[in-house]
Amino acid sequence: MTASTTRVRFAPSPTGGLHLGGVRTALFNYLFAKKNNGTFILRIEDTDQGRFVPGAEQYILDCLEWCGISPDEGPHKEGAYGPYRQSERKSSYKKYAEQLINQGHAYYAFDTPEELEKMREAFRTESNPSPQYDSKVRLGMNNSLSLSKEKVNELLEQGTPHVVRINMPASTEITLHDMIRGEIVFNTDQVDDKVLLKADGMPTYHLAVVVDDHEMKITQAFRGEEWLPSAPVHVLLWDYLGWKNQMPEWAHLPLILKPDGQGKLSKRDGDRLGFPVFAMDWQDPKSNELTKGFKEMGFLPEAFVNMLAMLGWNDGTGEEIFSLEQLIERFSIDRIHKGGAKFDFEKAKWFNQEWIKRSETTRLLPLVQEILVKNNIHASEEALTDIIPMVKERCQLLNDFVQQVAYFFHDPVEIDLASVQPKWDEKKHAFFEGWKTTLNHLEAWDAAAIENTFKEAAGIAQIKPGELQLPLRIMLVGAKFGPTVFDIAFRIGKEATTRRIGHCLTLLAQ
RNA sequence: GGCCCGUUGGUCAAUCGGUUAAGACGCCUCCCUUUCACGGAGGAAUGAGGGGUUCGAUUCCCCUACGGGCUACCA
Repeated sequence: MTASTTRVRFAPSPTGGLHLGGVRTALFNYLFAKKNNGTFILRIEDTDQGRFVPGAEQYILDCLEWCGISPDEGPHKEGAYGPYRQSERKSSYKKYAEQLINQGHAYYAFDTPEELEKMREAFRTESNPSPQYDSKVRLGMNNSLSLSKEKVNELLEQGTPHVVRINMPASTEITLHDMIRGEIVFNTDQVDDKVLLKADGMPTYHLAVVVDDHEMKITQAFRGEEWLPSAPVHVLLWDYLGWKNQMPEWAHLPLILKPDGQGKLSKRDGDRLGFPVFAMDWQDPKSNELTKGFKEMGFLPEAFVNMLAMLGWNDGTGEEIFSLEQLIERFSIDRIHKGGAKFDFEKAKWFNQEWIKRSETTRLLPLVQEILVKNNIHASEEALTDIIPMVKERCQLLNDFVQQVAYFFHDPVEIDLASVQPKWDEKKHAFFEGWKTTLNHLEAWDAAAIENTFKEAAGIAQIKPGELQLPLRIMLVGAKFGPTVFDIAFRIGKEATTRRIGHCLTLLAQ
C-alpha cells in the first residue's frame, strides 16, 4: 500500500470546553483521513493571549481520545511538521507577513483602537452600520500606504504599536470551490483589510491558517460554515504567498443549531435545556464552574460519535447505527449536508440506548462498575456479568444502571407501598406469610422453582398469580420496574428475598 | 444595512425530472408483559410562496419570504 499524502487537521482554540460542533469537525477530519489512509493532525490555535485557558489543550486531547479519534500528529505526538501550537510558530508568520508587505499585498497600520472607533463612527450610517477598514478609507488612516516612507520608518523605529493588514484589492471577484457547496463567488469590496499580524506579534487566524496549512502540507481543510465569509481572504493569501497550486480543498461544514429557537448551539442552551454541549466535563480554571459533558452524563463514546456523524451526514441507506470503523468505510464528503441541523437530545439518547443494548457485557462492565462505585454500590464482576444483560435494555444512559442495579445489592429504601395498599387484604397478607415460609424450606433455589412454588401457593390461596406479582415486585425492588421478579429473587438469594418480603409485610400491617 | 450560505413532517432526513414523497426520533393506538423496558403491528404528521423551463417538477432556473453565518488587533 502506497502511503497516502492526505493530510487534514483539526485546529481548535484552547479557550474552554470542547463543543459538539468541534467534535464533529474533528470527527469528519478523522473519518476522511482514515478513509484515505491519510494523517489526522491536531493544531492548537492559541494566538489569542486574552482567551487562552490553561488546561484546555490537554482537555481537548482527552476528549478526542475518549471519542476514539486521537490525532496522528499534534503537540502530544510531534511529527515532521511541528511545532503544533501556533504560539510556537511566531517567527514563521512574521516572515511571511514581511514578504507580503514587500510585495505590496500587506501594509503596516498604526491606528489606535480609539482611532479605529472614530473612523467607524464617522462612516457609520443607517445603511452602513458597520464600516470597514478597506480601500475606501485606508488612505485616510495611519498606515504605510498613507504615510511617507520616512514617517513609517520613524514610527517603526520608535517601536510604535502597529499591526499588519492585508491590502485587499478593489472590486475583484474571488472564486472559491467548496467540496460541499460548489463554486462560491465573492467580491473583494465586501471584505475589509483584515489584520494579519496583531500588535503583540501574534498572527490572526487568517494568516496563521494559511501559513500553517501550507507548512503542514494540509490537503483538505474542514471547518465550520462560519468561516465562509472570510474564505476569500485565505484564498488571496494562498495566491499572494505563491502557493495557490498547493491550496487545500475546502469543505465548510454546516452548523449545529439550537433545538428550539434559532442560531448556533451554545453552552448556554445546554444549561438552559438540561443537556450537555461539551464532550466531557469541563471545569473552568478561573470560575471553577463545572459544565457537564456527554461522557459524564452517561454516554458511550461509540454512541456519541455515531450520533454526531449522523448530524449533517448520512450514507443514504437509511441505516443509522454505525461503529467508527463502519463510518470510516462509508464516509463521503458529497453526502455531507449543506443546511444546519437542530440538535435533538432525545435522539442522542436513543443512539446511546441502542449502543448500550448492542454492547457486550464485557464492554459495559467496567463502565457500569465505575458508576456504581461512585454511588456506593460495590458489585463484583461475577454478579454484574449476570445482571447487566438483564437490565441493559432499560438504560438510556450509563447512569441509569444505578437505579436498575441497586436493588440487587441493597434492600430498597424507598418502597412504593401506595401501589399495593389499595388492593391489599388479609388474604394476600396470609399468602405472603405462607409463601415466605415455603421459600425458607425451598431446596433448589432457582428462578423456575421459585416461580412454581409461587403459582402453587397462589392456586391454593385462590388468588390469581398476576395479582400477587406486583406486590412481590414492590417488596423486592421497591418500585415498578426491572426484569422478571423471579429472576430477581433468584439473583438476590433466599435470605434477601424472605427478608424483604417480611419487611414489607410489617410495613403493610401498620 | 451589506455580503455569503441555507430551506422536504415537531426533529434528523431519503429522493440526484416520472415514487401511493422512504426511514429514524418523538407522539398516539393496539399486541406481548398483570412492573418497567425490549420487541411486534398500526396511526397522525412533510415539499415556504410565486413565477418560469419541461409532456411532466420536491428535484433545474429566477424572484419573494423565512432561517442562519459573517461584518473585531476572537477564533
